[in-house]
Amino acid sequence: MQKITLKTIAEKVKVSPSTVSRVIRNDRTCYISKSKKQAILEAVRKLNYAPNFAARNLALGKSSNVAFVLCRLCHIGESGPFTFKILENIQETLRREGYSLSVITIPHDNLNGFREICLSRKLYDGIIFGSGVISEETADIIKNSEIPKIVVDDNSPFLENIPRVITDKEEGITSAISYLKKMGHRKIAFYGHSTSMLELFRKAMINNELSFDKKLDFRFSSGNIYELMFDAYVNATLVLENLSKFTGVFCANDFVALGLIQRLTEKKIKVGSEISIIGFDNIEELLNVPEDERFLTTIHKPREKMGEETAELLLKMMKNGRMRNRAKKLPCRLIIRKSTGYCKGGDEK
Amino acid sequence: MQKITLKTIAEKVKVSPSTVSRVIRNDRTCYISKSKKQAILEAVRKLNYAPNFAARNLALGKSSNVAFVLCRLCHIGESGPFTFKILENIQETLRREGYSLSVITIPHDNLNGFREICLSRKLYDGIIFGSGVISEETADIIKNSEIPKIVVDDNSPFLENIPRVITDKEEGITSAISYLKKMGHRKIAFYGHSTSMLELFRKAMINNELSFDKKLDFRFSSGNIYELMFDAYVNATLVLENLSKFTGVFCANDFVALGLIQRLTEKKIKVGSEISIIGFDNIEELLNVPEDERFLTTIHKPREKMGEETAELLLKMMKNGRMRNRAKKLPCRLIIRKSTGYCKGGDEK
DNA sequence: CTGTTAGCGCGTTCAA
DNA sequence: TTGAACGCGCTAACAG
Repeated sequence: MQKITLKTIAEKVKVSPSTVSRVIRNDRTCYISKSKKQAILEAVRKLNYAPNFAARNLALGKSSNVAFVLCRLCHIGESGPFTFKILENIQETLRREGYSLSVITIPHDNLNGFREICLSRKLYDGIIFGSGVISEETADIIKNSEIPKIVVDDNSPFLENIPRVITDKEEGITSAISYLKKMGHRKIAFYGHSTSMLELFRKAMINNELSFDKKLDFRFSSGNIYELMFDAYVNATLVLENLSKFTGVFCANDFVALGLIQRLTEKKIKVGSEISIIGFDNIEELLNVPEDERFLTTIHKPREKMGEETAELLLKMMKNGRMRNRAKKLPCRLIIRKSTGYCKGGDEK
Repeated sequence: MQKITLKTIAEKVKVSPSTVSRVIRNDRTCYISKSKKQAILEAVRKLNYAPNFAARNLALGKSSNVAFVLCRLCHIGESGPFTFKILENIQETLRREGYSLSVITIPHDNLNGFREICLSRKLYDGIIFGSGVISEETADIIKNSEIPKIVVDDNSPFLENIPRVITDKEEGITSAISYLKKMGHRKIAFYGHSTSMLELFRKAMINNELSFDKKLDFRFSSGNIYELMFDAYVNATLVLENLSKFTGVFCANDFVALGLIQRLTEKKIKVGSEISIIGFDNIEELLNVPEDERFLTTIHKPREKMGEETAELLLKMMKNGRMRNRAKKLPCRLIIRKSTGYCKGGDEK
């Protein structure tokens, strides 16, 4: 089978390869006569021509390839649909600009390999770092590389000085607490497993001038995300035993909230009226629960937007060779559903 | 910053670029004098040289890129650590041969795009199809493409005639049932959500000349893998209410088994002595549970091996242009842990 | 054992 | 508005 190249098209239409190239690339700097342009596009379609990317990249001196780096591939599985929503949008945004995305891992037992493969070689035009625990040593390698890079949805201390796209969780949680306060709630408990979320909750309570009673915080340790909902269900006794002490519960994430709600419902406690529950992540949307069946009031993290922003910032950096923004913080959005309502036995405002 | 190319090295060592190329590629067809080889490798190291892949690919007429295709990226998240174990091994095997792997999705709203991007263009040298639901239309596109391709861990009816690497689940389950039978169990229930697993269980019972009592099968519908363990815990009443009817339970997968065990343990039923439970997937290993803490007797699916085999078969096909094996079926392995034991009140053998 | 040479297919001058 | 010519960096065939 004969290879279809620019030359093939050129010969067929009786123009030069460069003219064909200009048409293919939609080159704005020089105008091509309508008739030739039509003929070329026609031939391209007919012969099913597609450019050779290796040749194009060689000529342009780039790889048209971007790396998405994680510590372990499994990590992406553990964070479930979260990371994927971001990844999908990064991929799509890059694709539109002719870049492909490779998901790779940091080989913890071979940091030199990582250095060579990802950073010094021209295998990738840019690198995106996903969330995950990275060592200080790895971070040093990353920082010292010349390649355009960006961090998404992560707050590793070691990657501090690299441009990043993150969300304003504190503001999101503060608005959630503010909403509960407006609904008459004063005593709000934290239920979950994450110390970082607990800290954000504490700040949000302070931001709302509500007292943060440590006695209302429940924690448990969970090995992985798969067991989270389950753990929340099992540990719900912690909530049940203290029901008189609060009217609202802020859960570290939606899985935790769903597990808790299940247990409360079994105990005939009406979530939404007798007690208000807020989660974090808008997991019902990610899990494709039909819109009218979604129940949980939650804080939506703009993952699509994060993906797009990340890709766009990186594209700019790859074009200009300089970083634009130190950190782009995207707002979270409170989504009010049926798991919250007016506080019946609560304090007045 | 000056670009380091073959030529740079060649000039520095005072040899020709092709000699350098031969050393870099470790070309077995021609021997290079020790002294020159040493000098070249030394210079490569010092100047931190790395080959330009675009140039290499252009010269070789290939992309050195393989696609791993899924319907949606989220799918990989939903199947959790399962697919990743395979993916990691595919990636590693391909990497050793100089190929990189791109994880891509089938854009369900743009099949022509899929056709063009993945199949007719030379963007990928080969394609690996992961598990997931694909339409007949998509399958047709795939079948009609010239590109070397392989299916892994999937049994879509539409991709029937494409080479594949799968596991022999039936044989695995049969050996599990056989083991239970040897331990004195005669009445074994199926607990789970998957009709395909139920069918395999049925066959395995028949293979072991055990009667398959439909009354012992429990099912529930689950939206996604995250809720599976939880669902299994909640639905365990189905098992509890019928305890007298069986001595062993085969669970559709390990998450289901773990949820069930949790509930049984709460009810003071001793798993392993009073009742035997077998799962499927060896999830405790995937979740990095320490070896001595693993409890569940399960059927191990050789994911590492599947990844390697898949990559190796594809590499062969890319080299020879022909498919070698229609279907490679890898054996599963029964792993006996503490959740199973002798049947105390069971029939004699 | 090693160097010379001729492409791989495309983008981009520079002329016309 | 278009074409000719060169080069991107590498591999492979051929010649020594």
